[in-house]
Amino acid sequence: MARTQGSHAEITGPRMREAALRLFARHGYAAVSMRQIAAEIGVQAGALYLYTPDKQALLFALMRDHLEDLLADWQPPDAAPDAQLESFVRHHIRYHLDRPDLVFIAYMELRNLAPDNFAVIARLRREYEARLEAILSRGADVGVFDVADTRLATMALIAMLTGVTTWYRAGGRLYRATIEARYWEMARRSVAAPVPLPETAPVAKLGHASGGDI
Amino acid sequence: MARTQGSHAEITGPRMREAALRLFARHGYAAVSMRQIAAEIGVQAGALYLYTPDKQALLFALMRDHLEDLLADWQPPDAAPDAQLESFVRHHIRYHLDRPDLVFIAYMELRNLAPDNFAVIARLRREYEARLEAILSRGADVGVFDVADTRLATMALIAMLTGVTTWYRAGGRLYRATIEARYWEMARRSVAAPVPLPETAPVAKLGHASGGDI
DNA sequence: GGTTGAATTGAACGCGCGTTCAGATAATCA
DNA sequence: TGATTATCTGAACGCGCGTTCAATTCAACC
Repeated sequence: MARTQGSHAEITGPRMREAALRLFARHGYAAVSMRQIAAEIGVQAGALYLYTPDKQALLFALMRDHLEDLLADWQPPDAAPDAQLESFVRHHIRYHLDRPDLVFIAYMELRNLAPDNFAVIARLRREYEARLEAILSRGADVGVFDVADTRLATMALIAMLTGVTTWYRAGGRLYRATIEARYWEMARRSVAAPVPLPETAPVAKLGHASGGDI
Repeated sequence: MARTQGSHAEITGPRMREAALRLFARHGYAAVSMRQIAAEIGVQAGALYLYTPDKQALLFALMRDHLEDLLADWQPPDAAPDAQLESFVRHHIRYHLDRPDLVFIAYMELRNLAPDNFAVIARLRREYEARLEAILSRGADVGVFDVADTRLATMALIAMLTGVTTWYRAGGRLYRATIEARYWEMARRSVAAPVPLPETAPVAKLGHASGGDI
């Protein structure tokens, strides 16, 4: 027997990616075989090669698409830095809670990328980080944020926010909206400039780090 | 040829663990073979089995020893909550910068642990988290911290602090002492209660979450 | 209803895996 | 010096890996 009834290319391709995503997230890229992915969708291993040139390309496509989606899904609103930061934080939490498997592999499987693929993914990640850093940098210039080092603060905030995926479970103790609010509160306070005393005008800060290599 | 000149058990055992640690951290547990570890220390694969019953036990021992060290290395000082938090944060950063590979595998390779081993490691991790949560909880009771949810704040802080290992490179732009200070500053502000106005006495807060499952 | 072509099977390729073990070697001790 | 023992080699075991490909099946179209 070969092609089974009702099979279609438009179905097998996406199903392969879904199965690969789930299995990679659960067991890790190196620990998952093409035969396992194939079995998950009721197909022989050879059939997968109609939809991906090889296993590495399958991983790369998942990560690249995820990061491109992430970048396409959010643009800084035309607003003050603190409003921009709130938008960034809330979007980050929401987006990550929606796609735990993608987020997971996107930073767990970096070391399993071939060098060329790694370069592409690393560039996309830096692009995302740069957006947050730009917000912090502008807020520091204006005086609403007080960050001694914008690059460090960027990395600290992203790590804090992304960490939500390590403990969140759907149907757990906290509502997603609550989680979002709590993280925003912590993020805000960690970089907010102390409120100026009523009679004192805010002072613009100068000379903070501008975000070179860390 | 068999046993080569000058070889000793007291040397091969530790060297095996060092090589395994380095290789696991770089390429991942599943992607590293016993033959690679053996080659790294100039020995045949079979010889490794004098020092570990199997590959899984090698990973488990690395993770367990790391976490037990981490727990043994720090006890909360007998001090006010904010001083305890500073001690925790500074120790965490210092400890993690000193052992990047151990830290890395200790939370990247969790899924490659056999169920029994995973249970042990998870318990040790929860023990560590509980120490930070206790500090936050006490600080909230006393009124020096303002955390809406201690468990969430615990996870957020640990994620933020541990993230330092993802970008820190020895000899980089920032001194370790500077990094430590910056992270402490952000951590402190993210949970600190707003300074009370001079004429107002601090109000003890009640009813915050006490740290059940999240 | 026959032809075409996309979709899939199933077997095969060479290879490296974790682990075992009999045998070889070198240090140690009597 | 000779016997003993800790240490290691080298070969082997069965197995599953990623990938290829001729053969086969089925849907679609003429």
